[in-house]
Amino acid sequence: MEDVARHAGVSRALVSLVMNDSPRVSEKSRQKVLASASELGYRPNLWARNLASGQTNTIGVMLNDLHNPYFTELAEGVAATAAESGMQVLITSGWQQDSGEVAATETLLNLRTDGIVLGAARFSGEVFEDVAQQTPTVAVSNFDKPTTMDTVCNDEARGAELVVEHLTNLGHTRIAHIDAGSAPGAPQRRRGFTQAMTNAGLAPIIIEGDYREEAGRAAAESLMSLHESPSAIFAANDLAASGVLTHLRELGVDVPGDISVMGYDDTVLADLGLLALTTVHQPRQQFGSRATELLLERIAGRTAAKHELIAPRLVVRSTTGPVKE
Amino acid sequence: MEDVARHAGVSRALVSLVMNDSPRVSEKSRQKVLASASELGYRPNLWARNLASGQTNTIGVMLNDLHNPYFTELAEGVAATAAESGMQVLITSGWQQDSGEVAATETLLNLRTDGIVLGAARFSGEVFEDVAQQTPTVAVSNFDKPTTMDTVCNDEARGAELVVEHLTNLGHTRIAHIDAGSAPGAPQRRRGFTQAMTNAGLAPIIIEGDYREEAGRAAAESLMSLHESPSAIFAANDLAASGVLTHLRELGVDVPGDISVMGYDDTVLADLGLLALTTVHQPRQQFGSRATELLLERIAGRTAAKHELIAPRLVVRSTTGPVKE
DNA sequence: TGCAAAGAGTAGAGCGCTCTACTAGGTGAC
DNA sequence: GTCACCTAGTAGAGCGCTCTACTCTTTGCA
Repeated sequence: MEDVARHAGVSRALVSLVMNDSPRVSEKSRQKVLASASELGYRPNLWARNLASGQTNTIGVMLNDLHNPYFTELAEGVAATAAESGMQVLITSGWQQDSGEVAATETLLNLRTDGIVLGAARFSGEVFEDVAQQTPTVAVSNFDKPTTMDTVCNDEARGAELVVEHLTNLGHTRIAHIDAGSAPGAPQRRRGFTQAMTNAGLAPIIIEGDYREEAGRAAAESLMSLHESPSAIFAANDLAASGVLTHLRELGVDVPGDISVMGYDDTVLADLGLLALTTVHQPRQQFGSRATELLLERIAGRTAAKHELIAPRLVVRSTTGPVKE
Repeated sequence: MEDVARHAGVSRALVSLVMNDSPRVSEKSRQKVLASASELGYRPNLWARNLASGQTNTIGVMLNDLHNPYFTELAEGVAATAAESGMQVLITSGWQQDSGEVAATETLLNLRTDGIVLGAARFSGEVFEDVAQQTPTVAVSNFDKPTTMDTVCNDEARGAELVVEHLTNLGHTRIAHIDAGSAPGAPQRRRGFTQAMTNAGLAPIIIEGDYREEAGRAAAESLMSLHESPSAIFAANDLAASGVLTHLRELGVDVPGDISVMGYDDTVLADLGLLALTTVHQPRQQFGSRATELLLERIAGRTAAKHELIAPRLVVRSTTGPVKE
């Protein structure tokens, strides 16, 4: 910077002003400085700039798992909205481990980003409460306990309701749900399902499983060997639904002629020609952009916590149909 | 930091030493400082630390697209290897746009990370040469032109060779390849295929397409309406292969009884029960970890460029079989 | 013509840390 | 007892920038 100033024959302060697009510089000296800067290959050192200015213009995003499209689309939403406000986005990942999540969040904290969007798998511990104490924080996740940080999450109950509505409209009454235990989002999905079924005057059938394909396959196997097998299966997620479809296919059961199958999440799998899965779409990007909006409000000074539910949407493809007579 | 020093009754310098695990502090004062630090909720400011020390202990990773598992697994490999050397990883993404890639790289450069791993889609421009001039840089990508930065990339030619070997061993001679034009990796794949076919004394059949499912479907349609349709199809990637399978399924063609299908990449799709695609696995994590090793060497002072090819691996599932008599 | 206000630029302190050079107090060998 | 040497700790400059407060022109208007 010193060099640029000298080369352009101005003060360091003026270089700083130019670099920050201040309106207080004349066009002439702006050009002069810019010319010198590019000639010398100068680029402002962000560390120094942020240190001096006390703010970083950066939002940190901590994601549990980069493999999971849920998280990456979330990040995409954050990036899009952040860009509108001229903010940078820095991503760290916990690589699927709880300890990794904490370490990744720690890094963000040390970096003093203006705010943090938390895309964590679980929020069981109190770790993240601490984080929220130290910097503006928004979590995108399902919470069971109240928290002081802002939260954005999918309305799982509504999602399960959409499933039940769709299926009952097609005449189904014996509807089974493959449950993913205590995995993120699963308890809410199960509760929503049970509630919606009960409201419709139907008996919920629930079978244990998880979010993997193999679990879907196993669950389908148990379900089909039942005395009275269900006419529709609502899998824990798309991947589990894929397992269900695989098993039914092997059995020679026609989908959706004999039995209807629904997934959840609307991942890339669901849209595959061979699956063409009816599922529930989670507006993941919207989670990210809404979270960022909330974060920006926090950064601007809001202190009261906000909690928002985002409504999911039904996506009908080819695995659901009228109940077989 | 000031506060911690005062609270512990020592100098700021000592606090700094403690925070950096210097051996030059006595156990007693280490404890004292640590106690004060945690009592006051002190955490070192990374920006200041990096500014003062002139190094960041951080590797920047620029990824073209976070949705693509190729890139995220790459990042995972980087993170794992970086962690072994006690380095942090910061990720930025170009969100699938060329301009985004440049901006994201720019951010990393301004951040003065110790080195940069480039997971860019294309390296057509000279932009990245500039980057390599300014900081240690390793690119994970297929290059057509020589470059001064280190590179790690998949041995696409070998991959295509694996495909041809596998198929010819099964007796196939009429093998078609769906080509993805100038998309990343595609030209190398096509060349490798043509070469391997020629070496085997066979005539390569090539049909235009791209990396999307729809392209695979369309290509399969053309291929099947050919006077003499191929007995095996080598799709541009797994997604295109899925399109092929979908079309063949609709046609009632048996796979692999009537025709064999191969994908490329070994993404999560390939392992799905309904696809069970024979494909070529790219060791994406290994790309990342090898790239990081090269980067570490560069940071340590190596100046001569290294270019490495990583060998892919055949993964046989259920879409390939002996040629039909 | 005189004076306030606006415009363009500068000096220099300070952001929170690290790092070099230094000091003070032991320790041990001769 | 003296000197060299080690250990534990400190002072203070400096990293590359921003930002406040200030100066010096120029302009506008009564």
